[in-house]
Amino acid sequence: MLELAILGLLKEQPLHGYELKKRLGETLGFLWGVSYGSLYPALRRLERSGAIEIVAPAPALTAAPVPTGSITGDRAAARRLGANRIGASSRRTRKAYRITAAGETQLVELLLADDERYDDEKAFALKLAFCRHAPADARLRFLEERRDALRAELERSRTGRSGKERAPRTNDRYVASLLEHRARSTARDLEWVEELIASERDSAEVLNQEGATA
Amino acid sequence: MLELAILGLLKEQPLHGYELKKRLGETLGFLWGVSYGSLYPALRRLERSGAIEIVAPAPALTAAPVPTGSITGDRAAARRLGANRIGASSRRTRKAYRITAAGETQLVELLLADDERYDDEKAFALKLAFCRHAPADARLRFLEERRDALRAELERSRTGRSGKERAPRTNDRYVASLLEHRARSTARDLEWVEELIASERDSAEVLNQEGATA
DNA sequence: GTCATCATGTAAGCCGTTACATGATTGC
DNA sequence: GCAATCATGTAACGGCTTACATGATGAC
Repeated sequence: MLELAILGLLKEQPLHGYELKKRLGETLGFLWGVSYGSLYPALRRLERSGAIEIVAPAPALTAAPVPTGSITGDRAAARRLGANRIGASSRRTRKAYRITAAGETQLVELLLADDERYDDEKAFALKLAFCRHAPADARLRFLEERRDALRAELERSRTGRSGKERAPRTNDRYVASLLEHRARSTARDLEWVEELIASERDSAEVLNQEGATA
Repeated sequence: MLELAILGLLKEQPLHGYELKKRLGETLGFLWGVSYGSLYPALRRLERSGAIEIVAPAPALTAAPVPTGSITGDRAAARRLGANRIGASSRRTRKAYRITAAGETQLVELLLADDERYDDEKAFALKLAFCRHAPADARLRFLEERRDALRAELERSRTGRSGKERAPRTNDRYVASLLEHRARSTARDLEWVEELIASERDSAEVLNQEGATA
């Protein structure tokens, strides 16, 4: 999940770890709070696996004092880069990362993978926040899978648990209220996802028409 | 959280690990799926801390072939107990646990503790499922705390993030939809909790009147 | 006597956390 | 020169998971 978030943010623009954490905090803050202790190791893992790569610190400045195609260098390299102060950009110890082609492939895979082992709802929210980076058909499938999962869950909440057991066999009013509230929530989540799917299909149609007339 | 669930179930009746896992699965299955790998160590921890204790396997049978006040014995003891087949109850290797007075105290503490480090919503659901075991005033405070947290969250979702930043600064329609849906969900959660609080106050009133007339 | 189920446990691993350590840059 | 912030990292731990190992009991 962390890797998905990282790749999603890097898809938009190269960033270094510190900045990445800030963005994660401000745009996904309502469902995410990454710490350096997991962020930096994750960045290293992604770099080793080839999903991201280090770039020269100042991506916007086209002054390009040193083109620096691929720095595989470690900290020492970064320091050296800082030592000769040619570029207008400051901050020399930081390492900016850029997503690679392999990384973009992995991003789409992560969007479609159903993890288990991770909270369903959070995972969906996180993926949704980055699904614009996936091709339209993958996005549609992603939404439909969520819809199906919600339908199944709703069905389960109606018939009692897991097919075999009838009714949760509790007479506690708190549990009863909780169950009821959850069922309503699930129903609303389902409606929402169905709306997302509908508007997704509308967009697809528009694109198809454009393609046909072109 | 696991410990809360264990104590909550044991508050109703003594159970052994295997059965405990089944109950956890069938009554809390919609938000919980404990594995043996965490359950048994948790039971041992709780036993060592004195929150629960081992009891003779057959609690309902009053035949009482061996009164067995406090078995602190380990597996060997359990086996010996099985070796002399006096009792009508089968299944001799299993260890049934019962909650102690200290454990009941801890249960209430866990219901009121706000953990951080754990998903808010799940934690609340889990606590709600067992809050009937807490005294009425603690229960009310617990609900009010949740209400306040939801109010704060709703406020945050209206004014943009964390006070300082204005608006999540994203123009993506998926993120926008997500934000909107979450805000609606939070509002509904809040209404729900407020209803729970109201009905809690009603119950309290009834009790007070009964007390007054008595 | 063997198979399904009941029952308890250990080991390794995952995915994150907090706390700690270190250093560069900037503003004053 | 000193503090605040920017920036990167490591170590230890937490709480859970899966996979594995073991064995008793009951049904057939």
